Amino acid sequence: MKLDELDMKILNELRENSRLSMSELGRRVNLSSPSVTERVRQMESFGVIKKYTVEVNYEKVGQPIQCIVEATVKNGDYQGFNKLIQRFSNIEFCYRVAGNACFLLKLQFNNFAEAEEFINTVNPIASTVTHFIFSEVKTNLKLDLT
Amino acid sequence: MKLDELDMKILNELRENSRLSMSELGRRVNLSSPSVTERVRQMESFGVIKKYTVEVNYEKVGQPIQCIVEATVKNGDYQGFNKLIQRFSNIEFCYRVAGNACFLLKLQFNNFAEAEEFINTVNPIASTVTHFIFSEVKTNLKLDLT
DNA sequence: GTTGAAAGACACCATCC
DNA sequence: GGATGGTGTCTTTCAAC
Repeated sequence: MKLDELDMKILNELRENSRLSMSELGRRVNLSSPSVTERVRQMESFGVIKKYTVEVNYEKVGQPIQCIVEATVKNGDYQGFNKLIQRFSNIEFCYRVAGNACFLLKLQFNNFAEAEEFINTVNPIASTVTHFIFSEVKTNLKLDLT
Repeated sequence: MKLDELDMKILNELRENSRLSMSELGRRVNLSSPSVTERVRQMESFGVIKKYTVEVNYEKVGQPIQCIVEATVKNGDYQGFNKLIQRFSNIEFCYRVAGNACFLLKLQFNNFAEAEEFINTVNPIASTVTHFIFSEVKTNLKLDLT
């Protein structure tokens, strides 16, 4: 699927507010509502749009402890690591990466005890470096056509 | 603001699909639509809900190069670093963290040349460790009441 | 927090450019 | 590819409870 500038505009609008109606979305990108609808449907079915979701303030939701963990799997037991982390529901992301570490994860916890518990659970399989998050410096993001 | 189990249910539903109508949302959590609407409005105004947004597949959008960068600022010039990264629009997040590094950032690029350019721009102010992302292992996330 | 009613907006379709 | 107009449905919003 080839995206044009209009698709990018649509994505940027939806990224700012995914609850826009198709007609309002059309107004913002100067397109009729049937046209926007079709473009959006296309991007959904091609997987360009993965999910409509919500950004939550974890502190206000009772999970004030956030951290990013570098995990280096021992003895190349990637399967075991994969399996292990599946049971946690407080993982925002887990990426397989190049570099010293094998995986980078972001997690939320209700308190430090929970964080410790997680690390203890993982450590038999992977060594970890934990970066607790102090604050969010920047999060904006715009898509451009190259 | 004190959240109860119903609020959590609502958040989890919206996190899975932020485009649900209030009436449909009400159906799913067994609440009338006026009640859901009020709860959602509350969570919006208290900042529990930060933003309704969309998850995009960066590869399909023409930004196949993703990485997480650890940045360690030289000479404690945090202001300079902050200012520097503001001009980039391809930063998904930037956290101030504890640990060896000062900041952790996630970025998207159209190609390696752009990634190199970013690193070159940052290096006078901060040393960096770059982890290119191979794949996304896990991303689900549910909120629970403690 | 619920129900019910009224107004409005929306999505959808067919048609046409 | 995109726009327009009409129709039916769903939603929102308000009132009263």
